[in-house]
Amino acid sequence: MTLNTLVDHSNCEDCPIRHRAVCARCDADELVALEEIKYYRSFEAGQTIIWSGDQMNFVGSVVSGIASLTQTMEDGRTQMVGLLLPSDFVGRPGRDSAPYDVVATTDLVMCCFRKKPFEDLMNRTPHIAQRLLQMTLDELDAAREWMLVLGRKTAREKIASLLSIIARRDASVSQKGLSGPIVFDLPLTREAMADYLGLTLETVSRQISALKKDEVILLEGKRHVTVPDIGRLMEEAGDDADGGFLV
Amino acid sequence: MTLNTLVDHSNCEDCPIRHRAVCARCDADELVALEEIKYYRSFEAGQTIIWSGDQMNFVGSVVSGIASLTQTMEDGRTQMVGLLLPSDFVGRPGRDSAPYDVVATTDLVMCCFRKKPFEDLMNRTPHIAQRLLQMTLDELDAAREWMLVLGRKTAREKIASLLSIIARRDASVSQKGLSGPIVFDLPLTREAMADYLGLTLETVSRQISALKKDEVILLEGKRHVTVPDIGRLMEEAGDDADGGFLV
DNA sequence: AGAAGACCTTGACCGAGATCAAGTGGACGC
DNA sequence: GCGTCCACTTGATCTCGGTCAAGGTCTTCT
Repeated sequence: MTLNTLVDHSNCEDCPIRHRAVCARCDADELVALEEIKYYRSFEAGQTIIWSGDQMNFVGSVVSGIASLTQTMEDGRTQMVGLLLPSDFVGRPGRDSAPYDVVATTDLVMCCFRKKPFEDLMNRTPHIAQRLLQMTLDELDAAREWMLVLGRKTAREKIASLLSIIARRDASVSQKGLSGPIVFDLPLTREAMADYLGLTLETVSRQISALKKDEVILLEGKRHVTVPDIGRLMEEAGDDADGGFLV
Repeated sequence: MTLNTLVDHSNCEDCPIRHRAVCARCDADELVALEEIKYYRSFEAGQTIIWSGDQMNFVGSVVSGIASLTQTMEDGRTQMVGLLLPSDFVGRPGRDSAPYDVVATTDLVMCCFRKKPFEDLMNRTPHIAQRLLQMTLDELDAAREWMLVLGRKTAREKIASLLSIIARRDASVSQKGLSGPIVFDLPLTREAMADYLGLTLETVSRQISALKKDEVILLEGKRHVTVPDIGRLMEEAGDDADGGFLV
């Protein structure tokens, strides 16, 4: 079932990421130009979308699903360096080999553009370049936020940080607000979480069990999480309930 | 001596960072426009340039010296999330409060622009926006490279990574190439290195002593470093002498 | 239904790096 | 010349998280 999931959102106006993706600021004309060069691709969970070092001949936006950016050392140690959610941009205008692996964490649909035509269009369309700059600056903030997590937080705080980010994003998507309990499914395996947090999967498992025992979270099965009090979770994360980033 | 170090590079053409900073792609006309709104500011080592959370009313480029971006948790744990070298850009068009402290690590000169006029100029001048996008993407790569260091490397590898980055940058500035020995002065205290690497200053000290004992580096005093073989150092860093990033 | 294979949990032990503490060496002011 | 301060070094000990190992649970395939 490699390609049979192909969706045809041929109409950008109805696109679920219309107002958040790289095209967010485009007007009707610009959208038409993008529409002419776009195409959709689907990937299965686990599939590698781009290999580190490869020639990248396309760029694009995540429409649905989750992808991860991963760096690997020769001896196999790996670190996830980014989590791509719907509307996030993949690829890099002006560079042609990829600096890290891009892997589909769940089944995934992307809205792609061949690189050259996209670059040309971007040079003619300030709205695209502006939006891309904005998105890149946001990603840079998120990456730096994550450096604090990796460099200075304890294992428990790391787990709480990750859960809190996912919980808040979910609350923002489902428009539920942060007052009541938040319920969601973990989109990552324990191993993927470990790779993201700079931990081992055993430590991830232990800390999740500990947070559950302390009733900071409730677990149903291995993936279904309820956060009764997001403030409490954020305290555990070491982010004193101020802000941080709503991805 | 707060302001008496004021330099007057009133002429952009002679500016040492002319070809690397945000203005790199500007033509003569655009340079004139920038020249009209720019001004220089000097900072002493240790001085905080921008406090996290503050209103930022200017942006600018580092002309000389080194600054660091730092995040701090309520209990005092701190993590450096960026190192700003000459030509690097400070500030964020389109956002008005700073997400982290910016501190002068050494004496520092910046070429500043008030934020509003700069944003206006940027909207009229694609060359500036393009260059800024490029620089931001490079910073994002560097941040992600650093996430691998923070998340997965041992203390020894972390130190070697930092030394290797500084050594290679120095070699590239002084045009010496990577074949012979590289000599430089550490621009950071042991504590600043610890904050950058997610370690304690004691561990930094111990690992530097260890690298010295193993003759990966030579030390004269506490700051003056000679790297006899950069390849060896990069092996110690876990970056098998391929590439990584030349900042 | 039973086997196989992901994915996850839990336990026992160990070690890298943190923490606590004492000491060194050079720069600077008096 | 001498005390003081700061950056750094070195040692002793402790602890968090890694490593190794055994089992559990759920899904899928036969």
